[in-house]
Amino acid sequence: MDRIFRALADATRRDIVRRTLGGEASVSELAGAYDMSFAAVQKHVAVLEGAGLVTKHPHGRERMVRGNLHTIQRAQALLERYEQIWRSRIDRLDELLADTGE
Amino acid sequence: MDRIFRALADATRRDIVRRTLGGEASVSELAGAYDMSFAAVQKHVAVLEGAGLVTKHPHGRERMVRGNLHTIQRAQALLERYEQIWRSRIDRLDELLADTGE
DNA sequence: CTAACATGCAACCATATGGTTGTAGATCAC
DNA sequence: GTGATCTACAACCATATGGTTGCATGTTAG
Repeated sequence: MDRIFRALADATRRDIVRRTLGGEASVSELAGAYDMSFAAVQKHVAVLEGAGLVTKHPHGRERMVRGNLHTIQRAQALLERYEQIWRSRIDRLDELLADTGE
Repeated sequence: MDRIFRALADATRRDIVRRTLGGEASVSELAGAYDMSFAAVQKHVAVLEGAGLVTKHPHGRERMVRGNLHTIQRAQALLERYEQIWRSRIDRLDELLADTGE
């Protein structure tokens, strides 16, 4: 989970995720989209791959990068648990107020 | 957004968020819960505060830490947009298949 | 008032991160 | 086959991060 959030904590990487969720792209296509070296973009893709946010699929001499929805959903599930914790606290407070009121 | 995800990319900080969403806690209460120095926990709280994931509220000599649901929801909204992008890609693919089928 | 406690902050250290350049292996185009 | 292209990977550098200790300040308790 550390790696997922860490990978998402960079605007370039989030943009790569966005692009590759919308449709797969080769590493060099991605590299062309940002104002940094090919190797830098490649490293970003590697970080995303390590976090499971994208997968790479060889196609000839290119590696097509695909966003992986499942990992996004894992992060979402965690945040939803947090929201649930918050709501249950409110419920407890409501209960407490109800008890006081009786 | 960088800071939000970066702050969440650490197990100790996620645990602090979880605890303080369930009910506020002082910095020293939090520090007692982890096997590291007070200053280290204090830094984690500062990172979370900088990301807007928690707020601090003076109460006597203590500072009570509260999880901030709103920031969690901002992160959720981003992930949901990603999910939406993915779904719209699938829709486009479906459309394409439908066209081919006709 | 004084001692103990809660916090903040600075200095320091080791390691991780994000970028660079350069080199080398595959694969495609001609 | 040869050159161009796509990718991978290593070495290197500056800065950020996560931890430590030590010290200063504010607040409560007795």
